[in-house]
Amino acid sequence: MLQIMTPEEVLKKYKIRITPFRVSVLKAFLNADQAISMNDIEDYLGEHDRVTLYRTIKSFTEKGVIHEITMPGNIRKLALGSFSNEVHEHQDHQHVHFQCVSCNEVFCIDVEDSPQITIKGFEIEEVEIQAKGKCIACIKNLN
Amino acid sequence: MLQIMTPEEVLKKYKIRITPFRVSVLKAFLNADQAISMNDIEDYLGEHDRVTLYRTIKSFTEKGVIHEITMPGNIRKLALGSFSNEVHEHQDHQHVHFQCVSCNEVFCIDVEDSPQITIKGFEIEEVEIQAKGKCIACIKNLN
DNA sequence: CTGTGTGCAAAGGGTTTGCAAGTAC
DNA sequence: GTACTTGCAAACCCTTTGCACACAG
Repeated sequence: MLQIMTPEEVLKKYKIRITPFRVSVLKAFLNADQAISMNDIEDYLGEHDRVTLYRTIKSFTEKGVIHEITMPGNIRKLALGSFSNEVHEHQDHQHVHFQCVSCNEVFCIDVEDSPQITIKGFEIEEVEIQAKGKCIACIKNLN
Repeated sequence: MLQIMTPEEVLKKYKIRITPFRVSVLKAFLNADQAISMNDIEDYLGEHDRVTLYRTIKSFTEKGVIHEITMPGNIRKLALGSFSNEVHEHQDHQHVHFQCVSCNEVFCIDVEDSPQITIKGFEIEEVEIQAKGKCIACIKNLN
């Protein structure tokens, strides 16, 4: 749903001032169909001021435009959508971060009707699943 | 099982040379019953050389004495045990990293007989679960 | 004795802060 | 016009590298 919106519409939706810099950063996210890294954004932007980028990412994260993904191995990625909005109290949906071991891309996948996870003695409020394996594209290419 | 071993025994088990520095670092882990941060270790050590600590952590991680945990919000923790050894191919066990929203401690929990997770089109090889909620101690204290 | 570990100095890289000028609304 | 945003310089902090000395086995 976010994918078919323009950068300006997204910024308006989240009540963030529309500036050329923010539009460019948002385009980097809208152009990608998977999570992207800080480096990906910097490559996409070309010549730019890093400080402004850090502040932009911070405000996007705070406003819920994007969310941060940390995968094992200190891998930090960013993706459209607010993590906390997508995770529901009763775990009826689950937010999965899937990293392809072949192309290394990270995908955000919402899994419905997924099994509940319980741990004795602990009250679980939020669950995030990190999975590794092969993505659709790589499975096809390897065959 | 690691918890009742001495630092020296652990180092011997993993074929790592026993030095006073490594013994101290290992004590920091053996004293804690949850994952600890780099800062926790530094506080525990008192006056020390950071470079040596970084190298010690690196070698502990490579040898499987400890494993690294990255939680959302750029939180990096370390805990005893090798992650890859504990995750099994068929997801019969699952390694859960649980962060308490009250005390912020991170616990490593092995959940047995946990439900399998499947995603259409993706081949899942490894699963790690990050959960947030309240830990046993904090549930008791809040009542 | 030999290979490994340690500690110091210095470099490297990512991220944050302060501030003046520019811009959205 | 006002408050927010940007861009530059500089500071900060974590982490790595290089090297000489010390030490475990």
